[in-house]
Amino acid sequence: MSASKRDELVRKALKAFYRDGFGATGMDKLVAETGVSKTSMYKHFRTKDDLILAVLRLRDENFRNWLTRRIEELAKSPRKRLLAMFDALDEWFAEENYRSCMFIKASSEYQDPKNPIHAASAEHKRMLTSYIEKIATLADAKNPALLARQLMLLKEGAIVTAHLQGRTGVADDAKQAAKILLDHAIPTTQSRRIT
Amino acid sequence: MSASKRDELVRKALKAFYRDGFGATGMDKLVAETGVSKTSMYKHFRTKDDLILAVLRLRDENFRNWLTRRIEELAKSPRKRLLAMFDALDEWFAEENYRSCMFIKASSEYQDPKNPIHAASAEHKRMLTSYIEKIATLADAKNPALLARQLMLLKEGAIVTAHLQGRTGVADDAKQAAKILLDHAIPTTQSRRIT
DNA sequence: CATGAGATTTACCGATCGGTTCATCTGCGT
DNA sequence: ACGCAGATGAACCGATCGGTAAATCTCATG
Repeated sequence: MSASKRDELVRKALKAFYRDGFGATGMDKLVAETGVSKTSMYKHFRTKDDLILAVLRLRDENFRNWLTRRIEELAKSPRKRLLAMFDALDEWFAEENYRSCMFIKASSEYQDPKNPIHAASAEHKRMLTSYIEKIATLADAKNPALLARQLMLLKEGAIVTAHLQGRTGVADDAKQAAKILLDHAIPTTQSRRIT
Repeated sequence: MSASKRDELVRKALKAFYRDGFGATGMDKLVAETGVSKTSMYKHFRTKDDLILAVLRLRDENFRNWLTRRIEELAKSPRKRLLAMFDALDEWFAEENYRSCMFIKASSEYQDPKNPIHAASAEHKRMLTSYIEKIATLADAKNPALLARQLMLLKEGAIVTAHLQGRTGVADDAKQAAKILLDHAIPTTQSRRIT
């Protein structure tokens, strides 16, 4: 019970933090929103930062599970999967309450790289990059690590642009760019030849 | 005097906000850091948000001036200038106190698109994109608007990644990707032919 | 039913938040 | 020297911040 209660608190805190930001969401608001008392909250989490770290762990798990699942549903070949990432992003951006990436926002509010919250955010990005690199390797990219980093640049750029400009089609801009990068990074199999 | 005093306040506030973030920098800290009294501060700026907007206006001016100047110093042809943007970014990322993009951070803390702070940040990005599009047009890109948006995606991605991962070489990853995009978007003149 | 351990509630802590009130100080025209 | 306006300083406002102490409730076991 205690564990699942904790999980429920983390889930609700995730919602609130994602919606309103970390600094702007006080413990009192969290307590009011979860129904639990402040003392109970502080029995589960020693400090607010501890709660935030737990939230980021859940977000990391949720997001990476979702993205990998969606990528693998949308396409089968490694090459197509690299592109499918941007279709998945497009679905995410279209969500009613899309509010950018929780880890980018966390690193904006906790800027010191030594801060555990910042470090956890960096680790999330590292794990995602490593996943993309694995696919890039399967796709026979000449330099899978470089390709993965570049696709990630497009992804991060699309994430902040979709939030800042609100414009639709951001993911598609990124996807078209990714296609061009792929054609160059992968000794082409069936990909259309240039000019 | 009054105007330059105001400017000095904005300059010092910019430093503090960039270093510590908007929410984490209270008016008391600002007052202590600028030496001015709280009453004077609130005579120049009706609210904290007004001060932040003034800071963002200054930042927009400073940053766009710096970037365009640096781009035009580093390269002469439009095509090379599009690439030179990433060399300029590299210089920025290497600065000791580099802490990501002020506008991305502002939009992280003020998420509502209707919020003037968020809107001002979006406007900054729009103006930068328009500047890049102008160069892309001069470079005879087939679709200058699309190319500009894609280069901006690489730029935004590089900005957040440089802050989050701290890794060096981020700007170069982006530049290499940009080169490939350029080769595709511009009916090649002297650019190396593919394979 | 008594009791003791754990969880929960209530009330509170000092610090800081954005912002204001009002008394004092400064400098300038007369 | 005087009076006055505008700038300044300090003290203060209620609200909220993250976090805690102590009283109260819950409930399984003897």
